[in-house]
Amino acid sequence: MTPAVAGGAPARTTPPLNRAQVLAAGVALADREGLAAVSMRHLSAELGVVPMALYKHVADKHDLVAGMIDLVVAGYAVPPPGLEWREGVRRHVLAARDALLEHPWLRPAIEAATQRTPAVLAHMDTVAGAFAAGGLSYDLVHHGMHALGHRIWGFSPEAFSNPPAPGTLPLPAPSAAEQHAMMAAVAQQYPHIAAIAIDTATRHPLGACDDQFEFEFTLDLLLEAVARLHVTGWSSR
Amino acid sequence: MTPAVAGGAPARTTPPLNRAQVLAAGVALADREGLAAVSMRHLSAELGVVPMALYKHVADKHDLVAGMIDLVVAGYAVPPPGLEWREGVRRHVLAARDALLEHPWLRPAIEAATQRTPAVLAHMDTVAGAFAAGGLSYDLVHHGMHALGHRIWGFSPEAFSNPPAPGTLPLPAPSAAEQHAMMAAVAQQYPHIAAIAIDTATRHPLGACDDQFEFEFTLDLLLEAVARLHVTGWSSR
DNA sequence: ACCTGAACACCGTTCAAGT
DNA sequence: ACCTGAACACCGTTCAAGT
Repeated sequence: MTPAVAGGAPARTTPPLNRAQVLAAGVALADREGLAAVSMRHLSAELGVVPMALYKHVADKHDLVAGMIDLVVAGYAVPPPGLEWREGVRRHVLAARDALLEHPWLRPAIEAATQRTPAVLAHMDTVAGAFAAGGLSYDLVHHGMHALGHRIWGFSPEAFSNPPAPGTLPLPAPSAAEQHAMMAAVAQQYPHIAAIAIDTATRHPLGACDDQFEFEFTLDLLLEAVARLHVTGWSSR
Repeated sequence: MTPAVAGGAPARTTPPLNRAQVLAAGVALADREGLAAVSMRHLSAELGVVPMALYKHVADKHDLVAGMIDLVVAGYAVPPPGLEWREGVRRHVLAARDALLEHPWLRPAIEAATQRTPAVLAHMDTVAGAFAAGGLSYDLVHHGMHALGHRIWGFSPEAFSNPPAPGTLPLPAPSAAEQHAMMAAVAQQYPHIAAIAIDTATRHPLGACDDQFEFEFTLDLLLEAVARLHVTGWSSR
């Protein structure tokens, strides 16, 4: 076995790793052998390096998977601007679906993740913007996103209220000043998410997003739509 | 530390374990500490037994989790008979949701499982029956179930076509005789699933359930329903 | 700055043995 | 029939050390 560099570099035979390489290798490995095969040890072997070397580029296993998710989600295809709102939303959702079909591990990975990553939030904001482009109220945008639900992945409405798994320590509540700074930063980066949050807070001053309401809203929307097809004698093909 | 039995049973201090006890302990442990805490070693310690003892009652880890899923799904509340079909479906879905809220590990467990278990199939059949009670065509029942999608858990339409994870060996295709026997057994136990399968096979002789069609069917159903709310000036609260 | 080696506390599962 | 003990091939992550 000769080192990868042919010329004769003296001490360091291979260039040092970086985060992007580690994440890309993780994505490639997951594509090839599934998410379960992405262990620190297996991935490091793939990169010709000892397991602990990865910890220079990745905080821990969760950070590795979060980075892999973001790498893919940031690459979602973006439809051309100026589409009618329904077509715009449609294209965004189908673009996300394309990525999910290409990377079957992505959906379980996003579902298992406890924190939403920046690219995931950005996609959420983009889809909310596509709704808002049609002049829908942010109230309806909010519920519309909940209705699409897991169809938009990366973005999933559960981002708003994800019950922590048992055995997880609750994060310390941010102070008022921290909350203010956070809101300002979110409003800057994710204007549509901020608009929904403000609209929701105005409507329901107690703050909480009522999951039960969202669930029944979508359920009834779907049942009514199916019933409508039933009475019109709809048939596939 | 004295044995649990007080009276003075001579050799065997505790009654032998059985499958139901193991599964119930697994459910209790998952409820208390999350699915990740349910390891063969941890669960066996909980039962005061060596890890290998569990393998007398459970084939392996997958069988343990499948048994835990079935235990909960078989306990879904059943709405009273004779309801209008939409209300019937609604109650079944909300009963499943109640169980999911009570056992937060259930959804990830069902999602991660590769095989549908008997109780999950039975629930599916029950919901299909609730649709069919309204006189809907099995074509529409099929698409309606796909539209409800993950809202009915245990039951999820992906049961029809679950892409195997990479690295999983494909099961050998059943012979024609085996297929015939399987269909007969299914038709016996799950009449509504069988009716949908027959209807689908009649419509699409090539057999496959077109996931892309299902996805877009639901997507468009939802977008149209939201658009309808938009034009009527719908507002929450 | 980046990588290594040995170690720790975990996994699921096998096999042969005990009672 | 049911449970045990030792072993194997894995995990993620720590710490102190190398270059």
